Amino acid sequence: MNQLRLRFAPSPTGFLHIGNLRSALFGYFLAKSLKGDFILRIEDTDQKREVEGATKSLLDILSWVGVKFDEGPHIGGDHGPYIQTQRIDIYQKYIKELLDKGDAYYCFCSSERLEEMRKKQQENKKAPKYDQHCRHLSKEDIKAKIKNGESYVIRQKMPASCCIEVYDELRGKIVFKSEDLDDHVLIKSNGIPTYQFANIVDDHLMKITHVTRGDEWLASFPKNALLYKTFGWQMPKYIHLPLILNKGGGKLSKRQGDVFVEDYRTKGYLPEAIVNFCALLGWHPKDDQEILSMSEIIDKFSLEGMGVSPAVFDLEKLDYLNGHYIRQKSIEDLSVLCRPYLTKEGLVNKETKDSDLQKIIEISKERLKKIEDISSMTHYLFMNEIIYEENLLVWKSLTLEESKNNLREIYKLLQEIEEGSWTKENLEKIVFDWLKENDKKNGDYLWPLRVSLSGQKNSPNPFELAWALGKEKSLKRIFKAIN
RNA sequence: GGCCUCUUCGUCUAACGGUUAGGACAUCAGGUUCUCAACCUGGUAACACGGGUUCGAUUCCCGUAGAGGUCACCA
Repeated sequence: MNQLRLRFAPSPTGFLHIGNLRSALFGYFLAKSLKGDFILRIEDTDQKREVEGATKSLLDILSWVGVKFDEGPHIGGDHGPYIQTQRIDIYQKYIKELLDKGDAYYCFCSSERLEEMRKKQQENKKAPKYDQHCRHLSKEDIKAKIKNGESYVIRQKMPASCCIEVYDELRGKIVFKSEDLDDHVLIKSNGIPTYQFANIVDDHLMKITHVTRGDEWLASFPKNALLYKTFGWQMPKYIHLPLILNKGGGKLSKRQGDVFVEDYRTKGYLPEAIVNFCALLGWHPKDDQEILSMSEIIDKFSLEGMGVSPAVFDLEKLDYLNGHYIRQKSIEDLSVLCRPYLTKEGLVNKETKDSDLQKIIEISKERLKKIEDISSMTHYLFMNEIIYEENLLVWKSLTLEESKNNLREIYKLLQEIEEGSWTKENLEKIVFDWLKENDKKNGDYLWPLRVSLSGQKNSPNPFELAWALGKEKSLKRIFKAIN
């Protein structure tokens, strides 16, 4: 067993959020760079928000990006169970200890009373905070109320007046005043612990040595620290990761674009790109190398390379990285990736030959930012007939008639080429040689040819198009353009 | 509003008292045997502000401003 242990502890409330992925990734980077173990724990203490199948999809997407766990609900381990609702009796034991020590207390306040209290506090421009109404109930009162069947929660007792020092690995020492802290709920009225309690108990029991979590937890850090102190447990190191922001500057939200990793997967972003991109959001390698694989990141990863300020999610950089990784892929791999998208658009079917598909992908791959783009980028290559404005055939100073004439000449030239010699390289050589011999300008012939084949203002070059279309289809298209 | 955190090109960031403030994306220009893309070369572009400390501050300290987070029987 490894000495160093880190964990990712999501709650199964839906698809994995980009921000959560970043937390998972950084935990994983740090764990593996330290040669430690990475543990998955499911924090499902909020049953109201739980979404069926969420854990499964979480596991699926995490494995898709390449995060591998050493322990977790799906593979077991020596510190299970790894699902919090299966650990309720454990929390019961520890809350009892807290109650006995006097560091936690029963609270019988109704939600109506709490609501009213907060309302008044806000009217008086005070921070909403529990008024400790139940803090000093006598033992007899408590017994009687419980016997009476009154529902209750258990709250953490904050010290009267002191400074609480916590230490974040990235920010250093942070000091809070205990009077600013709320007696928050540890055990809910249904007997299930809150995050604030279960998380600490589990991290301790699972022997977690480094906690990586989002910046949004910084505010509850002192309460967590207090819990460790009252239990007499040694605290793990805490690393609060800076938040990821929208282009506008706010917290990443659904309103301003895609926030689920799943969204990016369906659009055809590659895991390599997503991992590389997320890594650069708040971390920087010493040597300025920014194109990095998972293993290179783990190799180079260290806490010193991490920043503390929030980072804006920049889709353009993701696109760049994704394009880069697409270009790295083999044609075979790419065609497997592209086929479902083209099938969905009805451009290919089961009968479409891989060899045909691969030609088309080969001539388009360098233009792809995401796999999804393949359809809109290549639809004209699959269709039987292409429709375009006749004048598009005209190159610069040429007239329409001249352009068509040029096409006629090219048509004759191409007609001569044998099926077996119909390759990109051959076509290019034959046409260029002919242009040179006859002292013709490239653009006068190549532009009309390209448009006749594609019907597009922008496309791959005419030789690539002709090759991908095949001789028969190419000649048909040129012929149609002439007439 | 209270508390906490953060602040270098448009964006992600490097720098750890002395640099022509570096890199990447984006952008612009040129090259690349027609277009687009890709690729190559080059350019524009930043230390939030005000005080200190210091021979010297982007770097250390204190304010101000701005941004973000948090104040639930959600995580």
